[in-house]
Amino acid sequence: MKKQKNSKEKKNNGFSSPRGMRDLMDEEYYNFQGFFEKAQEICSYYGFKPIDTPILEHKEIFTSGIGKGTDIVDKEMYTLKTKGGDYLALRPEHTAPLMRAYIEHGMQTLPQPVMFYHYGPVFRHDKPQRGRYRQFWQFDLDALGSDKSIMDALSIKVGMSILEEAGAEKLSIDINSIGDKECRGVYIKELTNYYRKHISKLPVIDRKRLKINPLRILDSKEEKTRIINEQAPDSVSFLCTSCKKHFKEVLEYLEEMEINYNINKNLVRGLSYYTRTVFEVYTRSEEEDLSAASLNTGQADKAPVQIASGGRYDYLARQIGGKKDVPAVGFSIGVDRIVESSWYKRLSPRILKKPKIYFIQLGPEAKLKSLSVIEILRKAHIPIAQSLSRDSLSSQLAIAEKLSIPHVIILGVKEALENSVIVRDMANRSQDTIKLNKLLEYLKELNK
RNA sequence: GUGCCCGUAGUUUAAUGGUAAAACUUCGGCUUGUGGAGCCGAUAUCGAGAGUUCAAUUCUCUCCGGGCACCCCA
Repeated sequence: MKKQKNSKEKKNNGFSSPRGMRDLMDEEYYNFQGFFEKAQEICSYYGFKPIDTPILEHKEIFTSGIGKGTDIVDKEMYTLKTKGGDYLALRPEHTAPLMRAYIEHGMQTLPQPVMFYHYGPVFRHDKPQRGRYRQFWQFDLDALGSDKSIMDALSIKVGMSILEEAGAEKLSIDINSIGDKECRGVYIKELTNYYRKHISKLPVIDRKRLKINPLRILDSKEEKTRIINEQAPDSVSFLCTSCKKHFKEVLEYLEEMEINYNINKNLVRGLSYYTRTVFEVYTRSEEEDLSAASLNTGQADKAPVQIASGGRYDYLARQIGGKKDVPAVGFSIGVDRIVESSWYKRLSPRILKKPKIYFIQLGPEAKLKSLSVIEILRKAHIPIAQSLSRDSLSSQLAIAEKLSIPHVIILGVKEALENSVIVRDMANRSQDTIKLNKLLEYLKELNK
């Protein structure tokens, strides 16, 4: 262990980002930022409020919240010991920290439900692939403090709207209900019994799962298990009266909102805090699938990409140490997978303004004054582009041309001395000399 | 975590058992008060380390990183 660590440091000289973690910049950064702005706008409209929690939490928040027996906790969590001796973990998801914040700040006393949106990097020590990173971004929206089915529906609706606004096509949502403490226990017992009967045919992995988390056997990819699963008892038929009603209502809301869903009886989710409603959202892009398929195996479609998921987690509060249960439901979106998709709309952040003026300076006297002239334009909210490091007029004009900016301002030595600038129309190559104190007025006219 | 493929300038690619070629980009120089210009020049410890060899970027191994399929998930 120690040996490896040393050789690692030596070998890459520390000159690369850690595996599965990358630098976001320029276009890609804006793609993320644009998405977050749009998602926030939609959430705000529906009454969700912002919250930002620490990237590190006490480890127990996750071990007891998400639960042992889940891959996230058992294999994928980044943990560390502080100098004070506490065990912290980089958050592998947003839900448990959000619930911790709710309890810590006594939000039970606020009008319920309390609705939050929450986004930022999360960390899982998984083997990286495209669309799967060790540091990735999730956008979550959650309604805490209500067990009403309309909150499930609202969360799903808002989440789906965000995905649609981002350009997602062919969305499909798989949904299921795994019951509450009344019926879930009965169901798990029944399911366990069923698997015990067939234990001789179960693969080793699934025998292990039977001990730790039998629900997970349901979405096993093992061929043998799949066959056994066909006859397995399904959670929906074990739902108690209130859970049945709740699930039925959720589905009614979805129908009313014309959200296509597919009831997937094997859908149980990898996190053990879920109760009642669970769902996963998939999308596929046929172009990507076709090209990738023909290049590699020549086989048909790749698996559809899961871009969002969530569900209800009515008992999470108590699992992480709350005194009372807090019924809650949430929807979480994998932002990296959206931003990388061919269908992504490349939502542009609001701070990015398309420049209508290109600023050119010529000669040392002009360069000296250029920053103050630009500051005048900035304060007047006129977006410009410039390349102050350039000296030659033609190269600056060339850049303006390249960026297809309609007008340029030229500040030469002569103009600098006379407190004026030249405004040139790139389309017809006409230009006017304008006094600096008249400049804003002149530009205003131009934009009419 | 398992299996397979991959790794040459910032990018895309080339060649080779004798320390690497080109295009584009970038930067610098010359020229240049008016439209993507031109010319000159610079930039690679061939992902890292070890081994085989007189000699390795080229062969072998390990590691690092990327991709694909599992696992799992967003």
